[in-house]
Amino acid sequence: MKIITYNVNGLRSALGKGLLDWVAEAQPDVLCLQEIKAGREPLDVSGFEALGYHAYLHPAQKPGYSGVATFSKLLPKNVVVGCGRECYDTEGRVLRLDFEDFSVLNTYMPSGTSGDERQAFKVEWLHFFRQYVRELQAMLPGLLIGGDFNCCQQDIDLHNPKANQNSPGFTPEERRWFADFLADGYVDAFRHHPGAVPGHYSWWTFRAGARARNVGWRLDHWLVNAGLQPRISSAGHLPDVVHSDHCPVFVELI
Amino acid sequence: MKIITYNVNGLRSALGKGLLDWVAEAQPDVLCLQEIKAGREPLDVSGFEALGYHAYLHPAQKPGYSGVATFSKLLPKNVVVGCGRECYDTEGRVLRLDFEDFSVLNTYMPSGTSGDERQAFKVEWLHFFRQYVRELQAMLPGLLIGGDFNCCQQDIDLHNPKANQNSPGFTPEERRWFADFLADGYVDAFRHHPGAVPGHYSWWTFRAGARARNVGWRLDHWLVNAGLQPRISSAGHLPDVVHSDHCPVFVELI
DNA sequence: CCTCATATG
DNA sequence: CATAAGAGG
Repeated sequence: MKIITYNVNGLRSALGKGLLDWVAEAQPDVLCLQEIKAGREPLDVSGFEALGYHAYLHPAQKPGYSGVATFSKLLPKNVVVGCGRECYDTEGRVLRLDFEDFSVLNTYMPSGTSGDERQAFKVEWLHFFRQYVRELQAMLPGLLIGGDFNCCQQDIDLHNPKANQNSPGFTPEERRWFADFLADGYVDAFRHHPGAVPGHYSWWTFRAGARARNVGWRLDHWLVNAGLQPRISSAGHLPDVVHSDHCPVFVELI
Repeated sequence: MKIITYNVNGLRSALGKGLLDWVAEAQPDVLCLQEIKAGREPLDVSGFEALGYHAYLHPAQKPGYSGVATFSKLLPKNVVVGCGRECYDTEGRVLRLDFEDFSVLNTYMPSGTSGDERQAFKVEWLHFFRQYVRELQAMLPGLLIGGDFNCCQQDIDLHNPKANQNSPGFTPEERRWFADFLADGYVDAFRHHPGAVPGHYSWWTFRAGARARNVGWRLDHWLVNAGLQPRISSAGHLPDVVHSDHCPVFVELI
């Protein structure tokens, strides 16, 4: 069972760059996309359906902004769109699919790079999300949380930790949040396997050839609740897949 | 003496498509551009200066909108930016260069295609402009008015006159205005020479391959005051020059 | 350095 | 069907 998260930086743009050809080849069982940037018209998901996927969308209210989508080969037994808090749900940030013995929570966490106000909004979200997941976890047999977290925890998670001590995504507050979140009973699938390998990132700025020089950040994650940990057979990045400034990040379950 | 008017639909875009190479080859003595669409930063005119032109700009206040520019090999003895009426001058629509024995008035007339309000604004402009030119004409030895008039007069001036009886640019009101303007003592240089030849247009919509099928309108003109008429040696369009949805329109004076 | 929406043509 | 600004990243 292969489950992939991918911030596509505009689904229409990614489709134009051959996203569906890659999906057909990669054959994920569940595919979680972020930043679909749906417009006023509903997105065309017929290409995914033709590949055998059920499609679930949670666009933002604002056209061209944010939004998540999950595509699944298996029919989920339940789908939950949004988290029930309006200030987040208008931005299309969470979408949950419940299967028989686990759930996949697709999430696009706010970015703080556009200023203090959005960084504050992001930190509020992080605390909300942690509490929200604590409540979910009590109700669900197993939980995989995948998406663009817009933050990371350790020096090894970004190319230049020294220069980014106070950058949004790597502030002490966010790093502590990440550790606390894991302490609630989650493993970071990539650090579980392959482990503490440096130079594995999931996002690179478009500027200055950062991706070619692998000057990146590991912002996209699979956090898997401890009970499911024995079922993780592999996890990794697909940095050669290029439809976006992010790359796909996968986890495989037995 | 070759004088050219050209709606470039964004000067930066046109420069990117090789406008300067064409200027270097065409060697106009005076070049009137419309829809320069200047941004917040001043436009870079060094390429024109390197070709020996004096540069005069009248951008709109709103970034990326409207605006005219005139480039001249001869140093004008006087330059007048705008027409003195604020509602037009904020939109960068007129720029006059006075030479020894004639003046070149570069003008970008409003478009009415975006709705009734702008069509009404355009008609007000047309009446203002006619009166404005009457006053100028009394003060100037000779006058060439060139630019994107966003209107035309006769059935021969557009590919589909029947279907456009009430389209902005060919309303009865605008056609009458054009006839009245000429009656004030101007010749339409293109109708003076080559004359009543059909299928010569200066603008084609970007849609549906209109230019390839020559489904166009003659919206760009040189109107020359009657006293200068004997000096017109030729006039014409350059439809093979493609940096814009318009083509350059020239007049040559002896 | 990208994508997207919007204004304007 | 284009250009360009602007928001957001």
